[in-house]
Amino acid sequence: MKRNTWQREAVRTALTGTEGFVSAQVLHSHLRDTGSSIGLATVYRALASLEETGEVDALQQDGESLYRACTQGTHHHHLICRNCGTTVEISADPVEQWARQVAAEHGFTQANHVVDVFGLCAACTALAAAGGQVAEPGRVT
Amino acid sequence: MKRNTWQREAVRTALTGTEGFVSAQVLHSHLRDTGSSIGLATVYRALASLEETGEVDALQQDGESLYRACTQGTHHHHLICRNCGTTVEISADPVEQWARQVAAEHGFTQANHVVDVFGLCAACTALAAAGGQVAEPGRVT
DNA sequence: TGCTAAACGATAATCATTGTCAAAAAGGGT
DNA sequence: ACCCTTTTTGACAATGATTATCGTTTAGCA
Ligand SMILES: [Zn+2]
Ligand SMILES: [Zn+2]
Ligand SMILES: [Zn+2]
Ligand SMILES: [Zn+2]
Repeated sequence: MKRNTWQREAVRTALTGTEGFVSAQVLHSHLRDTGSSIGLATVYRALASLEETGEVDALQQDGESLYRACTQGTHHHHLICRNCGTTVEISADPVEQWARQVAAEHGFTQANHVVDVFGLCAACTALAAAGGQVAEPGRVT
Repeated sequence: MKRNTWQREAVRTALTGTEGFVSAQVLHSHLRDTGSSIGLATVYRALASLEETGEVDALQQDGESLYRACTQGTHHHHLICRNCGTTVEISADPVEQWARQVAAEHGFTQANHVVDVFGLCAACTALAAAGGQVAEPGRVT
């Protein structure tokens, strides 16, 4: 059976206390900085496990996995500031339907989808307008 | 200025002759198998360059970048068989609008989006039904 | 045909992630 | 509380994709 360790709980808590998406490495650093002695491999394992149970959401950016403890228990997507990481959870029923339909139309089954919107949040937009340095837009896929 | 080398052309050609998305490594193998002496680093460079110019599309799966020479010159998305790689290019105006609106509603600017649909194509669905082994559905993001 | 900056290619380096395995500890039963 | 079995941990090695290096090659041009 699955056991409850303080390590798993520490990861859960650390993630809940983080606004945006974070990498395993960064989360591990935060944990260490706050005095935890948790190992890096354990953070990876905990995140993978929490993702499986659906407790946390994951996405890939620049070839690395980022995790976030979302408040919505149901399926949803994300609007993410590519500069500061601020994340908004968004429902997208029209997109859900569209995805289902497009797959069906072409005879595809067991369809799932990856849908994320990246941009500059209001704050970072203002910052950029004031001459601040912000991340470049990535490629649209 | 940007130069035209047979290496870049070889990558372009190899990619055009490939139906689905392929990794740099796999493309390099194909090229070598067909007698080319092109180097791996060069394949990576050519793909990155071709992606910049918009000649090829890229997406990330399982932490690796996959590339494809798409026929549509305009912005579009993909329906991809997670088992055999068969890819269908799809226009998604409703999704484009939705993405724009959702970003605007939350004060986000310079928005772009990642939208991909994965599934099992008709052929692979039949194969699976016949007891064949196919890839598992990944996590939905 | 020469020049020069861009492109190559072999290989070393990087970096996130996973595998290994002995030691630690959670859970359940006594 | 104690013991036993099995899971989980953590330090570290290994992997695998991608990038950096750097001396050599070559495209584009006068
Ligand atoms: Zn921001
Ligand atoms: Zn969805
Ligand atoms: Zn298929
Ligand atoms: Zn689009």
